[in-house]
Amino acid sequence: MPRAASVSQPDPAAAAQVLRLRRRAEFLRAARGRKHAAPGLILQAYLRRADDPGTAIRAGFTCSKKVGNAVARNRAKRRLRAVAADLLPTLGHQGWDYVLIGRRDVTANRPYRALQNDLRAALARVHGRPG
RNA sequence: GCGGAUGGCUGGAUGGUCGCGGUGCAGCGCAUCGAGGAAAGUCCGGACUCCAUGGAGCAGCGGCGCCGGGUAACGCCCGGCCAGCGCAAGCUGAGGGAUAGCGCCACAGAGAAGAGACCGCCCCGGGCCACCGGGGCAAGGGUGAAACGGUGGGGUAAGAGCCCACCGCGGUCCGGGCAACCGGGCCGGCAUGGCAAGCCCCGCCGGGAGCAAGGCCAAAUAGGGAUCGCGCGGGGCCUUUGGCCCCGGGGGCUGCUUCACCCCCAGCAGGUCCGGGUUGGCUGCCAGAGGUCCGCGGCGACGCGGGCCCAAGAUGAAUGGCCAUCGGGGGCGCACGCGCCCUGACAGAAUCCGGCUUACAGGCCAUCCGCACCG
RNA sequence: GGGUGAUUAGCUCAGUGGUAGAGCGCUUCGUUCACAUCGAAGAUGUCGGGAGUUCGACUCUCUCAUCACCCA
Repeated sequence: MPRAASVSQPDPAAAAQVLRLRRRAEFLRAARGRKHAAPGLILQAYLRRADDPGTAIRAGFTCSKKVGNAVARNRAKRRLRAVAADLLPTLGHQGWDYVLIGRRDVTANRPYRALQNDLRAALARVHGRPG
């Protein structure tokens, strides 16, 4: 499966910029939205309303201390950032906030392709479309 | 060759591609830099900042503790001493004072600190001789973690530093050493149990809080309430409101006292608390007790001089994702000068240094010791 | 990042060098037709882990771990 397939498909305008969630309140709001737990990660998604206009896709990454020590938590968050940077510009919906949560041992060790598929499936599940 | 001891280093490499953070260039973009030996625990020591500043003394509290040296400093390091362990190389030690004082030493045991006689030993007297009474003794047994010097000999009724030799202990003198301490002589005749990570004594050190310290800017709100402390005289100058200066007094000066200096004294300022708002940006924030090489001094820690190098500054927090090759380790097959698969230690900067402690797969280097073999 | 405190029975806590305790809970028996109450008896511990000091450590010292709280 050549990686070029995912890059050529959308037009550049649709590939919106992905901003970063920075505030605790934004994380808490996303936690009240739609959720799906995939083997390699947990996805939370929330559609911003008129209170916060804008069409940007935003994403945040987090790991609890259950994931492990600082090395394990940072490694999980880096892999989540990598997979989100790969897929969210094309598969994410404008105006939505996403929070990706790392899972103990799995997020750091799962093959990258499987992790990509986990995010694809989770996005499809959250947006109500069949995988 | 086998086994062991000590000290030090390293702890994947290269390339491609897509990305992230900082810096520079006016800009597309390009260039360049981007985790550790422990970045960790926060156990010590500092730098720095605030408590207004700098000293002196006292008290309390805390820490340290063989001796000498190193250092900005230390509870760290180096060298030495003593004690214990080891055949040895070496390792370990909070290692001042127990005749300054107080306290504690459970149980057991006769007795646990100027003590004491349970089993006993010896002498005298008596006797219905399985014993009783009086006296002497502390060597032996027993208890205990520890029993009031140890071993041997003399001595004695039995014994005892009662006497003697050696050892220990204490005092003193001499020699060596900067010192801790070591060696030797003489005297004492035992008067000296352990615990100071119990109180304490002696010596030395230490004010408190910490970069979420602290400073600046912007935005926003009702610029609010409570409380603490001070609650002044005289004189002079300037053009009045008012301001400034001098003398005296009072207050602040973060345990107390005190000295110097500074500030304040009727204003709207200061300290604390409550309520409300903001949960933004800049700075502190990276060239330093820095690293490395050479020379000199020193046993060494380290110091001095010279040359060269510049090495992350993030803030929901960058340093990554994927792929290939090489190399290390493990497993399997084996056509064993081959192939396949798996794995990658402990762990991620948050103001910065010097230490300590703890975690750590594998690899490398140097020095030394013991045993065996060869010459 | 920095600073404090705690860890003892299933739970909440005492215990400041000398055989580890209280209350609640638990088990069994009694009382009752039965349950609760009440009464009687009983079980329960690597004192968070590891070193050191001491004859002897829950206690004193060091070290590691875990948990909780505070800050602009």
